[in-house]
Amino acid sequence: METTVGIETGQSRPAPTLEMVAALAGVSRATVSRVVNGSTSVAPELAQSVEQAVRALNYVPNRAARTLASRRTYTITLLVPESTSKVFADPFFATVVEGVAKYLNSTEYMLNMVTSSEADPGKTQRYLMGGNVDGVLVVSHHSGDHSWEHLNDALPIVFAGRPLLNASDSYYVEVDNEEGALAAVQHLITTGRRNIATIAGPQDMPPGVDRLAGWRSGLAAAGLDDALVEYGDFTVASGEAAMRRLLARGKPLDGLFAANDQMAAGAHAVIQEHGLRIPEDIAVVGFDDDLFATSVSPALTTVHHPISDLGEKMAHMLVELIEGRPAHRVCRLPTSLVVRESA
Amino acid sequence: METTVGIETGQSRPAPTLEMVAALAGVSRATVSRVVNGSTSVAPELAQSVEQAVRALNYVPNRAARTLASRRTYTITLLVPESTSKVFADPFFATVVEGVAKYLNSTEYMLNMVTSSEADPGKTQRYLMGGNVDGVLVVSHHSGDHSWEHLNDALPIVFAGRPLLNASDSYYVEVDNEEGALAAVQHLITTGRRNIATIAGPQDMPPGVDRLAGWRSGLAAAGLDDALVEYGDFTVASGEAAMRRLLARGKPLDGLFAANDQMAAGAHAVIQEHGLRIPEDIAVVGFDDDLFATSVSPALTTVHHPISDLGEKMAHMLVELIEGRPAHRVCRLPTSLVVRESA
DNA sequence: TTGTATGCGTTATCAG
DNA sequence: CTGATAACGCATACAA
Repeated sequence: METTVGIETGQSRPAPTLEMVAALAGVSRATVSRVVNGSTSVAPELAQSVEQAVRALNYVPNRAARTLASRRTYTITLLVPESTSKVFADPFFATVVEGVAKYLNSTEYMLNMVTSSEADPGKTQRYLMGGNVDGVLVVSHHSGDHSWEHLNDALPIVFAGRPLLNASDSYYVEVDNEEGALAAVQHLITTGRRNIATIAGPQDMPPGVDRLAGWRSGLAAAGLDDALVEYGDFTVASGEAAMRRLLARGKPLDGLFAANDQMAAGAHAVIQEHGLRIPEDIAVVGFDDDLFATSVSPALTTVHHPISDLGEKMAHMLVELIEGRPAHRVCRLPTSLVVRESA
Repeated sequence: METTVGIETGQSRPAPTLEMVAALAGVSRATVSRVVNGSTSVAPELAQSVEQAVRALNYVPNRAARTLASRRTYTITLLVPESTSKVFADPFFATVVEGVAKYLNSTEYMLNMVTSSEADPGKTQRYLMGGNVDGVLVVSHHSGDHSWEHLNDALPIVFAGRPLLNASDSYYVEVDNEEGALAAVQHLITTGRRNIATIAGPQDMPPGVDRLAGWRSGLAAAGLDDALVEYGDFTVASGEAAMRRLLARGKPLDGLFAANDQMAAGAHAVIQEHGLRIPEDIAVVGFDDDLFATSVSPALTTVHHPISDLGEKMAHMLVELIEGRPAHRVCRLPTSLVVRESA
């Protein structure tokens, strides 16, 4: 764009076509197509002149034509359950999108989001099955949405987190919840805690059960008791309630692992409200490393959940699938413990 | 989708085409195309049978083919200056996107975002000029990005907020900053304030100058003095600094209008730090009604900035432009005063 | 390795 | 008002 475009016609000239490039380079359209698509079987000299012509004309392939001819759309859709407004309000979604976009930027694929709760329920169905998309990313964590179910084998799908149904034959990427929880417990043990409780998540959600399992295995490895379990639903309020129940048991308690930061925040408040100090009296470790971790005082020691990486990995897997390359069915992302003041 | 898809071939059958619908309905492809696109000139009976066939086959037009034939992409892009990650972190962008998506859901258009700061600078250029898009929405508020400049008249463009350059021949939608500021000042006056200061925004940004103008006109209408002006750059820190300068003048001051909530929050802190009460000693009104408005105590009385509406309106205008319908060059959205505790 | 010819699913032009 | 038919820009068997 080193030349000014001026005011000329007011109508820009039509975009250069493959044919124009072919003419300029003195080859056939097929050859241009080959070099543009990186086919190896083309003479270096011809390739050169084609590339020159491409630059000279500032040629860029017409997406629609390419799609129509190749039956590939080069677009993948991110299927989310909530309404568009809620998606952007939810930092988890936003961060997943960020990761997806980051990876896709290095490819030819475009991303488009469709929220399945939109007006016409069948519309999403038809759109996805209508050959408008090469693959789909599903981020329907905790939601009754199953618009992807009928996709069956029509399209490659990658899930964010282990899906509740058909986990055994689905492609998905998840954080290593169990390992993360284990690390949290080990930290607690290492720092001298012996009576370690947990506020677990819902047991009908993979993260809920896996994090509880991690807590259990950590305790078992150290020969400690695993009786101090209360359940919450990942909300602050449920964390408060669970903490009250834990305290009400009247058993010794000097360490707490909450299955997510929101519940940890709730527990935080209750602990302090009871005149107990954190971490002196009760050390607490959360999970996720989200906004709640740093908004409480003392700041939460917690297990970092690499959400952006998760998005990146999902996109990567999906593209591999689309392009017919083999891909591992499940990708488990490592976590890391972030030590702050609470433990 | 009332029938189970089963395990059959593993490969779903090809999407139904216009031709198949035509065959089933016993008409020509052209006719099908007409009813699908809502052309009036088609016999009601034929239209009916076509519609039946469409439903029966669950037909959905192939986007690529339609685009190729009609030279229209049904895609609009949202051009943002920041990196993808920052976009999602910024509530303003997120909310604009929400509004845009909301409107677009009622149309056939798809939205795709391109962040101009991506890798190849010319890539965005080529993409936009390459006939891949019907129009663009620019949300480059306060940023040195001008990747849209070379778009010239190639594509319809709608800006978020009055653009600094070429404001006289650009299409844009903005909130009525002056009116909002005026309402803020009037509220202050109505509640008995007489010595009303302002912390204005940067004077090289439209919202900065318009909000200052609104404050001035409110004061003028009431015959009050407009000498108490200090400037900030819309950050909390600048609000604090400006408030200190205001207080240091030693003049009577019982009311403050800050050009945005962040600066108001900064002023808040300084006022209280000086042992002054809000609103008893100094009543303060902000602008934007964002997170900062409710995160300070006492909560901020402020001018609501309808960001989602702004996104909606932008999308609406752009679609009108694309479809060749006349559109007003500028759309000014009304604001509303949200009265909380600070004034 | 290169070119030729055909088809992708729609829209649009033009007769009828 | 309706139906042939020619683009639309590219990929890809197939032939050379």
